[in-house]
Amino acid sequence: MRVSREQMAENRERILDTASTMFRERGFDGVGVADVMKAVGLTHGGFYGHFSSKDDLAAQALGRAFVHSNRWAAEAKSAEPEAPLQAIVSRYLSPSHRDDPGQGCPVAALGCDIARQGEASRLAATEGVRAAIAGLSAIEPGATADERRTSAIANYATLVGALVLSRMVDDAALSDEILAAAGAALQSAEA
Amino acid sequence: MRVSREQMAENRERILDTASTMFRERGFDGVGVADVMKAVGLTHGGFYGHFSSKDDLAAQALGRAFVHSNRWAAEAKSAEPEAPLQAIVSRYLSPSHRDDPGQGCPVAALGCDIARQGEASRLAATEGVRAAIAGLSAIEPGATADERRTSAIANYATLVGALVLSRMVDDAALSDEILAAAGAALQSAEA
DNA sequence: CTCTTTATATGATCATGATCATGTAAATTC
DNA sequence: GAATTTACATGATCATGATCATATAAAGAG
Repeated sequence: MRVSREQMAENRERILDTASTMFRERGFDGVGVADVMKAVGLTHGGFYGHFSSKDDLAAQALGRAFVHSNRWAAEAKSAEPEAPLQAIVSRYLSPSHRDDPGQGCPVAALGCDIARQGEASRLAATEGVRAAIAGLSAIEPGATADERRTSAIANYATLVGALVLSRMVDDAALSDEILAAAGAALQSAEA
Repeated sequence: MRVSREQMAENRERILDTASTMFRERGFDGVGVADVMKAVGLTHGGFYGHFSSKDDLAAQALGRAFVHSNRWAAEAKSAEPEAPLQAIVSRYLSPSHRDDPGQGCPVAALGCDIARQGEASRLAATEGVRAAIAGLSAIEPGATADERRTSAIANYATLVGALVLSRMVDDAALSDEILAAAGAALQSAEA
């Protein structure tokens, strides 16, 4: 049965948001088109009216995840204007972020998979990473713009790597230790 | 047709090594049992004489990848005893490592996927990470063992994150920049 | 050298999942 | 309000891939 134009637009948004979360939780290959549609409350048949393929969905959902992620960083930043970097670091390396990949950083959740995805997804990810680096560079201490950019990239890498390691490991104590160690190193680097 | 006991043992080794490489290159879901067997020069039928399931293979292949990876680090270390950490960092962040995931660090190649794998793979990865941290701690400067362990973990995270980001991004210049920035940050931290 | 065992090959099976075909009812259009 | 679209549902299709069943020839036991 047909639905109104705005209902359709809303459905499309829901599909994107849902897919964005599900992909981060289960990986691109762990989620089927039908799974996403079902989670949205629709059936698989209507999918190709919204997207041309699963890859198309993946790329757009990934783009959305990056937008949310970078918005999240901006919010952390403005919530504590005196220590924006500390705010981002401590939220990024929090157990709640580790335990909720579906709402978290797409790089930590899907980074290795993205490297093997099609061009559209790679491009969306590239833009997302560029934006993240720019956002971090803006709040990084350092004399020159180059210095700030270099440490922004290095800190970004540390955040991503620590989150990946902490999620990978099957030992809660080690996982917590990894988050704490990366956090400590990033704090002390702000000398 | 039957083969000798040693031939069989060698086949098993080849399956493990091949799978270890292929999984790192294409991800767990990107490689089928039949693909691995074919790459070894066998057919899919014999697979279950060697392993109880694909998951079983994945866990064992992952364990093997970690062993090789940690051995690789030890070699880099002993190749340049005056600056072991620098040796590891520069090899880890080299373009050749980035461009050859099949022979490289399993965390960077499969980290996000491992977090969603079964218990056996998670355990193998946990042991591998523990060993890597221990290895890095041993060459990390720092007054106390705690300090050395903390910076080992943070540096490990930086290496992993930088490699993941550099592989993800669809822009050669940005990819190189990420490797270089992480390398620079890790060098200057050795003050 | 014969008998038994077994590592692999060949060929199912069975489930999952992407994509397409068709129908229908509700929204738009006129 | 009738005619026309069209978003979605239902139900194929078709390929892929894990796993199992059976056959066979070569290895190892006696």
